[in-house]
Amino acid sequence: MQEPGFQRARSTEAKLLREAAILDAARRLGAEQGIRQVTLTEIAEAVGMHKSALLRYFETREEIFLRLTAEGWQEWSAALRAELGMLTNPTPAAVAGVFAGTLAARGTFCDLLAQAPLNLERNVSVQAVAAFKLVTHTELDAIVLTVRKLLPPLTGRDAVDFIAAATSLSGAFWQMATPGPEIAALYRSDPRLSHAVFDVEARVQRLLTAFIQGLLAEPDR
Amino acid sequence: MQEPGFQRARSTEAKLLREAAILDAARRLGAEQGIRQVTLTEIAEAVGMHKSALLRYFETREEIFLRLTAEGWQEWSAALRAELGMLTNPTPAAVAGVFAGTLAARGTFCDLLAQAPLNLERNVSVQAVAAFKLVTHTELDAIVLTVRKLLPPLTGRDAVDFIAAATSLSGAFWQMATPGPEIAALYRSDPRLSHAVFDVEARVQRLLTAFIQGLLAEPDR
DNA sequence: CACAGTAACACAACGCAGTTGCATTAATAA
DNA sequence: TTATTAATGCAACTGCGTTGTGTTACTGTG
Repeated sequence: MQEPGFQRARSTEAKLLREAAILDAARRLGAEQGIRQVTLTEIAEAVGMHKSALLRYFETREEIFLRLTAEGWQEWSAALRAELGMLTNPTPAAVAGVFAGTLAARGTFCDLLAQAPLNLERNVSVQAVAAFKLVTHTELDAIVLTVRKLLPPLTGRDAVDFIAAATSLSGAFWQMATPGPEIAALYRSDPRLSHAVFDVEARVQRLLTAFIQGLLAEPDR
Repeated sequence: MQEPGFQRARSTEAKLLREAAILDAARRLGAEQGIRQVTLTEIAEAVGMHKSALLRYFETREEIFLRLTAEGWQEWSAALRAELGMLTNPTPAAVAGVFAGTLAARGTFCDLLAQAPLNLERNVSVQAVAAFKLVTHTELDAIVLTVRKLLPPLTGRDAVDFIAAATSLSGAFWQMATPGPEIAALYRSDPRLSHAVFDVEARVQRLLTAFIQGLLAEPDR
């Protein structure tokens, strides 16, 4: 079952590399078929080792996805803040557009976002969840800072709520807008279900724009 | 394994009653431990029959949850429209409050909402999904009508987006705000994670209020 | 009041997940 | 070359959803 060129990971660096390879394989498979459909056996096959060996790198299957989500937050946060920094005219619509655009471009991350609280944080040690939460809260704080610099009237609470809305809506809408082939055919066949297919990015941007404008127009400000 | 007073369901009405009993048991168990944790064996035990017998009433485990979600939409829609109808002064904040309040009072429905697109619509026949979609879209249309009567400036698209935001955010936030006991203890122990616990209803209401106000303030109106 | 037919049900087995204990064996260092 | 050790493979276990296949409770006919 092992490839000819396969080598055991003995040094610390080699183990980190193998860990990364496992995460990469899981991410790739998740992008193809949806995260929840990915099984340990598939990941093992892709990496070229037995599934039981994966559990020497991750305490459980869910921890793999949790780690993937944490990496997703870091990667998205960096790209988001970079794009926000390049805005010459940070209108509410522009800021909302960057959020919607960067999230829509990261389907697997949206998939993970939608699954994280209920599915991935179970069957994992408290330490693993703590490490995960720390990563996400660190990135959250960094994003809050960037947003408040662009739109100074917003409070910290405003920004936190805005980011929570962006991630939650993108996750939920991505789920709705990405049906399997059979369900997609159903949508196409029944005109009453026509508005079940929609452009996630445009819709999230519209919602978030309205949300920022509503916050800015609040009476207690 | 069968209770002494157990009777077989022969007539159509008796079968409908049994079906309802299965759904009730699933809903009750789901409220206790979260929907995804409920197993066929547990439901069977609660109803007093073998798990294989359940699959004569529902084609698969997921269909049970899908039916539960459809019932949830109907029940919530009715209660929501009733409460909206009693509003004497339908301000954005008041309308948003009714949405947030009625959803927050229905934890299991929020749970189901968060799971529906990705988890429950798989492993189910296309017919079952079609029936489900038809129910939800019917209720959606009814709610759109009610909302537009209260806030006439809103377009149909506005109302659809608003309802989608309300259900998505309630589902996602409910997930975040309802951790298991161990994770809850983690939140309490680490001050950096303090804002992981929050009041779903208040936060959703605030978001939705801002969203309506933003829509009403849109320039193209 | 039997009694035969029907179908609602239980039982057991199957397949396939994730997980775990133990045997192998590849890499290292003496 | 060889002893050590730990990364990996193997096979068994558990528990899920699911599926045939009997069994038995009902029903309505003689």
